[in-house]
Amino acid sequence: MRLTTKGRFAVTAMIDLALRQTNGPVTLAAISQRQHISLSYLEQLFGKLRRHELVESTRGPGGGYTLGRKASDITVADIIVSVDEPIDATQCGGKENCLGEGQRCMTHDLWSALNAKMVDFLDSVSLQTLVDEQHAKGVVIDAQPMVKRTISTPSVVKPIRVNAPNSVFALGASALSK
Amino acid sequence: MRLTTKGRFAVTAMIDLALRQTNGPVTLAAISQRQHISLSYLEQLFGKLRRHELVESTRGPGGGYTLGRKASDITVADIIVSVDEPIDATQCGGKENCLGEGQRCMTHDLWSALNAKMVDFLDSVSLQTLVDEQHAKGVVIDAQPMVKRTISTPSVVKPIRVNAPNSVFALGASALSK
DNA sequence: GGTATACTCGACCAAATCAGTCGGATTGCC
DNA sequence: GGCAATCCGACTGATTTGGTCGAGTATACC
Repeated sequence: MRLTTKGRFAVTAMIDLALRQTNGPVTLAAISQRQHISLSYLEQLFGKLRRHELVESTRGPGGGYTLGRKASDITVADIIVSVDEPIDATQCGGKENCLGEGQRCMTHDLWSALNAKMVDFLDSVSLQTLVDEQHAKGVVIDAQPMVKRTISTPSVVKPIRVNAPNSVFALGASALSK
Repeated sequence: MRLTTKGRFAVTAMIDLALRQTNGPVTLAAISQRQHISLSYLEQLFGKLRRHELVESTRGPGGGYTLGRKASDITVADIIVSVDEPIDATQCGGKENCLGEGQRCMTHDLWSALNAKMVDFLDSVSLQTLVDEQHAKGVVIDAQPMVKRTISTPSVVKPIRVNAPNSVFALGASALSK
C-alpha cells in the first residue's frame, strides 16, 4: 500500500486503458503517448499488472493490453498493490514484531487504524468509478478509426523508446510544496 | 504528511514524554533508554519538535523537555508534520502542477481525497488520546523517586551516545511483510 | 570558577529505495 | 523474413532514509 509514482502512473494508465479498450487491445505505445509516461516504464508496470491478472496481453501486431476483468471489479488498491510490492504503509510489522523488550509498541494500534482507513478508501474506489468520472468531466474519446487488422496506415509517429528524460507529467508528480 | 520511522519514533517519544513530564522536565537520555531510540536521533527529532513549539526545553542539569502545550492540543498530524518536512503524501502538486499538456491529470481528485482522509484521521487523534490509551492498557508509570535538584545519586548508567546499531524497536519498524 | 549535565547545531555517511533506461528475447501476423 | 508488439531482467543515477558524530552553548550546582 505504498504511494509512489509507480502507483500513480499505474492508475493513470489503467484508466486510459479502460477508456480505450472498446477498440480491442490497446498498445503501451499509445498509452505512453497519451499519458506521457515512458514506454519502458509502462512495460515494467504492465508486467506486474499482468502477473496480478489485472490485465491480459496479446502479442504481435494488432496486440496490446485489455483489462483482466470488469473495470468495476478492479479497485485502486488492487492496482497499487500490484505495482508496488505490497508493503504495509505504516509497517509496524505483523503484530508480533513491534515488541520493545516485552512491551507492545505504543503506537501499533494507531498505525494499523490509519492503514485500515487508507485501504478502506482505496478499496472503495473502483476503476469504473474513475472512468465514469472522466466521462462526466466531458473527456471525449476521439473515436479513432478502427484499424484493428488493416495495418496500412504508415505509422505516422514512432513512439518507440521515447528518450524524453522527463515528461511534463512526470515533473508535475515530483514538484511539490508545503 | 509522510509516514516514516521519523514520524513513528517522534510519536512514540512524545507519548513517553507526556506520560512522564509530571516529574518535571524529561531528558532525552531517559526517553532513549525507555523507548530504545538512539540519543542522537532523538536530538535531531526534538530539535524539530521544539522549532514547531510542540515541546519546550530546559538546559543544564535537571533540564530536559516538556510539552509545549496541553497533550489534548497536540495532534498526531502535528507531530508527523514537524519531523518530516511537510510534503504532501500523494504529491500531485499544488493543483496547478498536475497538468499534462493542457488536460488536468486524471487522478488528481483521487489522491487529494485520499490525502484528506489521512489528514482527517491523524488530526482527530490527540496525544492525550494516546496517553489515555496507554493508561487504560495498564501501563504503570513506575513512580520514580523525584530527584529534581538533589543530584547526589552517582549516575548509575551513562546512556550518553548509545552506540547500539539498531534497537529491537527499530528493527520491528522495518521488518514487515505481505 | 570549575565541572558536569543537558540541549543545540550542522556536517557527514551508508544503505535502501525510487524512477527510469537499456538490450535483447519472444511471439505472432503478414 | 520482417515488423509489431509484448516480455524480461540487469543496470544505473539520484534521492531519501535512518542515523552518527563532533563541536558547541547554556545552566546549575559545588
